[in-house]
Amino acid sequence: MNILVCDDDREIVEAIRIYLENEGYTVLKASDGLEALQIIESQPVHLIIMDIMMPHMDGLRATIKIREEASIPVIMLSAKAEDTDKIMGLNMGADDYMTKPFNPLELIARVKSQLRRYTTLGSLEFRDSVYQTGGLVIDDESKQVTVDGEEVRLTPVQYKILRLLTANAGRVFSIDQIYAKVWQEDAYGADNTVAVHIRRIREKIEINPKEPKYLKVVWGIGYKVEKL
Amino acid sequence: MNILVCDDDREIVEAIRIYLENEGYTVLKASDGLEALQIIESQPVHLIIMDIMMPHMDGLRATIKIREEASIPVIMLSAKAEDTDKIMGLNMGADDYMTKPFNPLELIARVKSQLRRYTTLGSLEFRDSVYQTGGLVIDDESKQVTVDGEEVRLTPVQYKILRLLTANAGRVFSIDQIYAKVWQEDAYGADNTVAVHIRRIREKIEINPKEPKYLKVVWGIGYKVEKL
DNA sequence: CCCAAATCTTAAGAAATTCTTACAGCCTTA
DNA sequence: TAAGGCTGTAAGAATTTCTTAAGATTTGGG
Repeated sequence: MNILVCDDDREIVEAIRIYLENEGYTVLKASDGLEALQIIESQPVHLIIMDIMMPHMDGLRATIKIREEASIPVIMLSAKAEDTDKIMGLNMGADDYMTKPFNPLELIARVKSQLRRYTTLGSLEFRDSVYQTGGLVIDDESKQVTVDGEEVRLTPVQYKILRLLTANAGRVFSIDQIYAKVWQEDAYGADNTVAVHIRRIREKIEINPKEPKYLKVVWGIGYKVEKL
Repeated sequence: MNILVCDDDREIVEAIRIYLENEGYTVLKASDGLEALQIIESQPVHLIIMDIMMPHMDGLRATIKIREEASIPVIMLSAKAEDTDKIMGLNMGADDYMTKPFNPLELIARVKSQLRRYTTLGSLEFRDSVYQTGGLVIDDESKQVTVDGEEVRLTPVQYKILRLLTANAGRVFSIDQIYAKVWQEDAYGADNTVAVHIRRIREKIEINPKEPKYLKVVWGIGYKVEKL
């Protein structure tokens, strides 16, 4: 389990690191929100402990960004004890918060609580580097996709969509959700943009695109990759 | 959204009720753990706020019981502020805790935070989970319905109706209620739209639609899915 | 056993969603 | 600069689902 600790105060980061590593977690460090985002994109992170007040990009805004891209549980740290701060953090997507100074045992308890919840519910996160369902295999490190051992060349957008669906095989994603996850949550395109990409992916990975084996549509709801 | 507030102090329950109802939640009340369990078994509860110290069955033991039977988020209330208590509560399955006295705004924030975890994007009526009664299983994540292990393909409306009835198995819903919940409309004319959908669902999930095993009619009242 | 009210059944047209194809703009690469 | 591939958009086709209506059937009370 990788836990990202994000705080500009190195002493606090170090203290937290010791407690977490004592419990067997792997600790990654970041000193501001931008750095945190970079780390999240480059390696699997299962939980984030984040300070609200930081230079460059503050913790709240970083949390929002993180929420847009992956649902990783976030525990916020706050130097202030004011309720308004707490509530803001929770409403903006944090799962829990603590005020500094905090009790180390309490920190551990909260981390465990969040991780238990997270593993129970299943995640949108890309925890492994290889995803598989039936004969469909996606190696996220080499960005290689194979169907029944045969390599398939996908374009970047196609790859992102298929990875999202395969990494969460069995789960249905609405067109809106796919759009939000694959593109930046900016403006909306034409309603059938995603449909066209789905069609193109099917042409490449399905034997018969009209009777898809992997990439299925759930009428009125969205698309999913079958869990095989 | 139904929230169960469980505390032996009636004043506190009443105070919490006011705050929650202000936010549009429906509040159910219980004065001890046993009562809480009874309520959970008799009607849908989406979140529980529970005091640790109570007569008959204390909050911690009640939480454990609840966790064994259903995964409903639990926010614990504690009169003591000691860390040991907090940690015990979290480790025993509570999702969050607060110490009395608490700030009402903080309570609301925590309630929302917990509910967000469990709700799907579409409707706020349901947690993202699996509903089952007898051989009928509905996986809300993959939107997959199976009867005796065999997959059944339902249309969006059919799925919504069956999910409503199965998620609240044993409870009878009038045609008006079904219409209101599924279509989100108050008005309901003199047509038999719901009846037609019921018929279609029966054709798919029942061996003999004329003698339904799951989807039964309660004459003059409405429909229900049998609790098996 | 009959009647009134409620539910069931069937089918067909209407409506909604997804699929398919084609094309133009853009970026990358040679 | 030209070629080739990627992406987003549009429009119509194809498919699936929803609603409505009318008649048949079932239920419970008298």
